[in-house]
This record gives sequence, C-alpha cells and structure tokens, in this order.
Amino acid sequence: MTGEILAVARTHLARDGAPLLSLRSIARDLEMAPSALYRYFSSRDALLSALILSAYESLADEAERASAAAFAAEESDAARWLAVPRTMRHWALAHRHEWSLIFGTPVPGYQAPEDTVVPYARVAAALVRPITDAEMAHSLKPGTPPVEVADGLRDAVAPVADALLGRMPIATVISALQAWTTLIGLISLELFGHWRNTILDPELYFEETIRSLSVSVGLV
Amino acid sequence: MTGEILAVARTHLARDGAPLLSLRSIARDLEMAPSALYRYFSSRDALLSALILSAYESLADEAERASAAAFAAEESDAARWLAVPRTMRHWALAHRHEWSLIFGTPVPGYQAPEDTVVPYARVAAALVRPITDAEMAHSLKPGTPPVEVADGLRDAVAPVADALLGRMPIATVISALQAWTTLIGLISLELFGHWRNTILDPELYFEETIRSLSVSVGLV
DNA sequence: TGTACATCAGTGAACGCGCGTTCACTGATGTAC
DNA sequence: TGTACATCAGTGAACGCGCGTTCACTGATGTAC
Repeated sequence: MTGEILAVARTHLARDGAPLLSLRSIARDLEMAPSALYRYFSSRDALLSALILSAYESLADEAERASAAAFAAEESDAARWLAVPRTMRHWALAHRHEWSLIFGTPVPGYQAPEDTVVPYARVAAALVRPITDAEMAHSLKPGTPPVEVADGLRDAVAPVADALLGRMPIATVISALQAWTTLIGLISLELFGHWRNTILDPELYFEETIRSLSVSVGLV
Repeated sequence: MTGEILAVARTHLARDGAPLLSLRSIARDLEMAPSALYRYFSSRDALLSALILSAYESLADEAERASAAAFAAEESDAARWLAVPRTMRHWALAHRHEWSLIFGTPVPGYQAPEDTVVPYARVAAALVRPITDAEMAHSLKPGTPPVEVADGLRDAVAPVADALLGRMPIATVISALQAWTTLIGLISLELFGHWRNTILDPELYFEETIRSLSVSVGLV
C-alpha cells in the first residue's frame, strides 16, 4: 500500500512538480479518503521526503547499472567514462521533476532528508570509477600543463579527496570535481530551458562536452 | 506605485521564494486592498513576470558594472576574467531566490517572458569580454593539446558563435561555453546546498575554479 | 466449533486557512465651460 | 469664480477553490479461549 501511494505520488510529481503535489489529489487517484493517507505518511512533508529519497536512489541505481554494464563490456576507461554522464542525462530527461528535486531549487521551508548522502555518493562514485581505475593501472595522463594546486585547496576539498578519491593525486581530485560541476551544470541548463536559442543540438553538444571532460580528467 | 509594489514583492520573494509569493500578502504589507493591485498588474503571473525580468536585469547590471570597473582599472585580460564570475557569485548569494528564478527549476505551468534574452545576453557578453579582447590583441593562448572540433558541433552552437563570439575561433567558442556551464553549475551547486559535507571552503574552491577556467579558456 | 474481543485499514464530515480574482462602489482630484 | 462632469486610484465584500489535518467512527479480519 505504501508502495502504491508512492507510485501514484511519483506520477503526480512527474506531471506537476513538487510544489503542486497534493495529498488530496493523490487520495482522489487512489479512490481513498484523504485522511487514509495518514495511516502511511505522517504528513505531506513526510511523503515528499520519501519521494526525494527515492529519486536519489533511482538515479544512483541507474548510474551504477550503467557503470557496471560498461565494465562488463570491457570497454576502455575513456569509453567507460562516458557511460555514467550519458545515463544521468537520460534519467534527467525522463525524470525532469525528480532531477529538480535533487539539483534544482530547494523546496522553500523544507529540509532535505539526511539519508540522501548515501545515494548521492553512489552516483559520484560510479562517475569517478574509471578515473580511479586508470590511476590504479598507472595509465592516467597528467594534465598539460600540470595543474598547480593552491595551499588551502587541499583542505577545502578534503572530504572528497578522502572519501571518494582516496589515494588519488590532488590534481586528479580537483579535475574530477570540476567535471562533476560541469556535468551537473550541463544537464541542468539543458533541462531548465537555457539552451533555447543557444545550443541547437543539445545531445551533440552534451556528447562533445563529456568527451572533452574525459581529456581534462586525464583519461585521454 | 508600480515600483513600490515591486519593491515589496522583491522582499517577499527574497524571504519566501517564488512559489509562496502571494498578492494578498503583498497587499497586506502595503496596507492596501488586494484588489487594488489589479490596477497595476493584471494577475499574479504578470507580477511574477515583472519580477523575473527585473532579476535578470539586476544580474546583468551587476555583471556589466563589474566588467567596466575591471576594465577601468586597466587590469590584464586574465585578471579581468575573474571579475564577472565573482560578481555573479556574490549576486547569487545575496539574491538566492532571484538566482533560482533564473537558473533554478522553472516555475511549473509558467512560461518565462521572452524579453529576458536581452539581459541574459548582456551577462554572457560581460563574462566573455576579456576573451574577445585577448583574441583581438592576438594574445589568446591556443589550448594544449589543441581542441579538436567535431563536424556537427560548429552548427550546433551556431547562435553562440555568431551572436556572442563572432569571428572567434570555434575552439574558443567551445571552451567559453564550457566555462559558462561550469560557472553556472558551480554557483548553483553551492547555492542549493550541494557542497555540504563536500567542499569545506566554497569561496576558496570557487576562486580556484574560475582561475582554472581562465587557463582552459586561453587567457593564461 | 463457536463466541468474545482486539486490531487496524479505511471512512466521511468537519475545521480553518489563504489564495486569486470579480465587481459594484466611493470619493478625491482635475478639467471644461 | 463657480458649477457640472469625467477620471481614476483604491475599497470592501463576496465568489469558489483546494488545501492539510483532525477526529470519532465503522466494519472486516484475525486471534484467544
């Protein structure tokens, strides 16, 4: 039953977006009394939290699946690098409002649940996997010119360097982070309509950009 | 009077965000009847459109001011490059909900006004100015390794290449676009809370990233 | 096998709320003769 | 200088709406003896 409610809620979310999500209209679709939902969720916010968490998990599942598939196909690190960004873009296009929930404007007066950090890290880990693999195999190209890293920067990004990219050279950490930033910006700009009158072929542009990121990240 | 309404609306926007913006509460603050607002705006959406446009214009004004100031100070192209991104970040931090209005999740069921393209282009132009200046002066460094540009890509980004970066080498257009993407992603990720537990010193990280962009864009 | 009772998913009416928008109006200000 | 009229910013009551949440309840199902 909880699952059924979530399923309907997800279709409403996909159709209307988070701010318009309403318990009453979900209940209507389920042909239940609105009050019945309170047996399963203590409030609208609790439902929304569950939805947010499930969006994170859906994205993380896809990213990992794509990563595993590319790995199974025994592609090169550079080729595998492309798999996760592509999948993220496809997921975003197919789940616009879910993407917004994760990377868009935070819902006002609403605190995202803490347990999203786990799936969030799973996405990042899937993305970064080809880089760490290449580093392990000593096949990672050094940047040209070599990236200089300012003093405080090492500390500023310590959580990433430690948890996600342990044992990687700091220059690699920095360029991976920048690739993440560019990737999120790239998808969001397309999704939120900012390529209108600007980029005529978003897919092609996306492909070229992630290819270019594979270079700056040291895989090519 | 129209200005007074917009001023109050702006403070409400800054406090609550777009979805919670309400004509009645604006009227309350102005000690007017709600219906009185209809003398100045034909609907809530019309007010919101005016607010969105004014957000774009505010950002464009700031960007141009920063660009002009750096120019007046006779700084190098590389130093001037930093001015606009910094200003955009500061503006975003000071006007979180306005930034969301521009670069965040689109308001559901609501079409952004067309006349935002002008201030949008002004921001991009201010950002890109040091690059075009450097190119004119033949001081732009070619990428290392030189960027190869796929066939269709030239067409895919034609509007940018023509309108904003006329006469620039295509490789420059591409790297400038990527810098734009990274910059927007960078500011949005910080603003929307995604650096929590990740980047401990967002300002430092921002500075280092835009410095790194100045390299990839050919200014250093 | 049959009865008494507890559990618990779901009902339906009601609450109070704030919202956007409409409409006929008032009353001050300015204009024309 | 004085009167008649038009303009127009702002009023206030009312509309219908959908919302989240509460509360006492029903009635089917399962359990214990």
